[in-house]
Amino acid sequence: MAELSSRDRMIRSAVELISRNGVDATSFSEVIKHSGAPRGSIYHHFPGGKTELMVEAVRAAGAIITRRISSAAATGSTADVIEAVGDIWRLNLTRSDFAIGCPVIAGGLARASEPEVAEVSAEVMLGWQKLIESQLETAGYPAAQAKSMANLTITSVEGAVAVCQTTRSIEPLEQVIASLQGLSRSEARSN
Amino acid sequence: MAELSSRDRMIRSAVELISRNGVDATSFSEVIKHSGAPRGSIYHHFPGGKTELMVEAVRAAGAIITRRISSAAATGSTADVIEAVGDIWRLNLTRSDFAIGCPVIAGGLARASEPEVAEVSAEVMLGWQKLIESQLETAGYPAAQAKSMANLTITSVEGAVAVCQTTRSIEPLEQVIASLQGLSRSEARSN
DNA sequence: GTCTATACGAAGATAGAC
DNA sequence: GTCTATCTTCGTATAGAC
Repeated sequence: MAELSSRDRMIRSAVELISRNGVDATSFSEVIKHSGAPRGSIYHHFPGGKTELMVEAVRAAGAIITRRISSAAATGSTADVIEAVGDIWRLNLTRSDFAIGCPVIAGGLARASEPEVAEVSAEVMLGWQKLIESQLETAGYPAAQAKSMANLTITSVEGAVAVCQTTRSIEPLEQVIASLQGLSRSEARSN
Repeated sequence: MAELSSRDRMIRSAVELISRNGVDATSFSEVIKHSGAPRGSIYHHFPGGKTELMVEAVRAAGAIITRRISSAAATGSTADVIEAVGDIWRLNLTRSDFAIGCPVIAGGLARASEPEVAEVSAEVMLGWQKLIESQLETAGYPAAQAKSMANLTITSVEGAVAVCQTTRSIEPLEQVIASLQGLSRSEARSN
């Protein structure tokens, strides 16, 4: 197991802090403290300043989730994809006492102060949409239904994560996963 | 039409700024500038400081939305409730070039820095859940389905608003509204 | 109710030594 | 690659005059 570079440790910490507190509320000082990286090398590693660090963090976080969805889509059924996204957020929420949310949405909501970060979030999300859409089409959904179901999956799960954080309950997510599972079964039957 | 008091103008501006930039990124100075309210009276009107202003803003914003849902639920069908929440966010998103999101979710996501505000957001959301649940039960849904469908409505719409802001497209919301409408029709048939 | 002045801390960013 | 020092701006909050 190779040691992570200072740069990578900073990105990793930024991902966690963004997931917890959002982009605007994540400062260099906190990233330094959390990562244990040296103060003096911030602008050496990230000449673009905070924006560059945040962009890298959202890109890295998005890639991890994309990979999870992708491997579930490759080997499994629609139910496996839904279960995979459910697992990601169930774990993050319960392990963090509902403090950790989706860093990609956090990036998207920071458009006013960090438009470049929001743009990365948009790209990542469109990637998720296409990925799930393809899986559904492979599973036999007509194009229009695949699009609609992929959209409902992404929006309801993202919304559920935020509602879980707000109400400090895992129920909204569990119910959404159950609804999506049920829906995927009945839509599969009707085609 | 009575003039709004300084206090009310500050709350009204805070609602808009929270909806655009989130709780953490909304400062007193911006609220003052936006509302035109006098600088010197902030702590006269809000002895509890920023926290008190934010609490009042989320409470006020939540009440407005609750009223809209409530009147749609009282006079109409399930389809009307879904259409009502769709109308609220379609208008806010398109009129603001996707800058305005849900202030109640914004409050909920600020739990780390403003726990009292998040608590108000949680109460407001539980109110929405109960409200929509009751409407669905009145429309003939069994309790479990009503709960599940109300949850899917809230989470998917909240998620759609955030995804629309991120991708700068109204499509995610339109698709969600269409999905929910379709779902309410088919579930109504199956009961 | 509203004003000014002020205290204090934290933020992002840059310069220059090592 | 990493350090310290410093600049500037902005945030919340308080005190005391009017």
